[in-house]
Amino acid sequence: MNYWLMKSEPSAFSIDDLKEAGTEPWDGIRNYQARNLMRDDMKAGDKVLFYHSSTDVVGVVGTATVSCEAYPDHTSWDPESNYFDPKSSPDNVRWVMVDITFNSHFPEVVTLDDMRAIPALEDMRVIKKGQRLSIQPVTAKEFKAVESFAKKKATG
DNA sequence: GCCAACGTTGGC
DNA sequence: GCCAACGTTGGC
Repeated sequence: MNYWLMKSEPSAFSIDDLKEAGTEPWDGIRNYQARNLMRDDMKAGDKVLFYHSSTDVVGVVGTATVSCEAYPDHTSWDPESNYFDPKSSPDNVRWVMVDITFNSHFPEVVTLDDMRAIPALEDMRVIKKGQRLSIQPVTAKEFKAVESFAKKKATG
């Protein structure tokens, strides 16, 4: 099983939105590195740290599960979509997406500053400067460290 | 709103 | 295939 961190701007799609939806297609990824990770390495059952970016308190707000393998992102050939890419078509699929299923909403955000202070997370990409990739692989150890920190923070 | 990082585009 | 210009991301 693999582990991931996936970024979302809560003004566009938040952990609460995911909780309400239950399962949601992760559409609109238009970066080749992120696409390749989804296409080649993501499998149903993989675990996801759900990260809020570009907001007051940035950090991991909960967890989710990858609920199916990558499949074509149809928004890429929809001219009405914000994610339209004229170079993509049903016959020549350029972009893919996976489905994400809600798993947990942390009582308190594990903030970027929190993560910087956790020794087990010192190699995590997200705490490094200029790391903009919206889908990042994380290790099992890192995933568990974030989860257990969230639990510790909630209980005081 | 600033700006560093960095991916993409396009001229050559 | 190089590389400057440009656009986007995202923390601050």
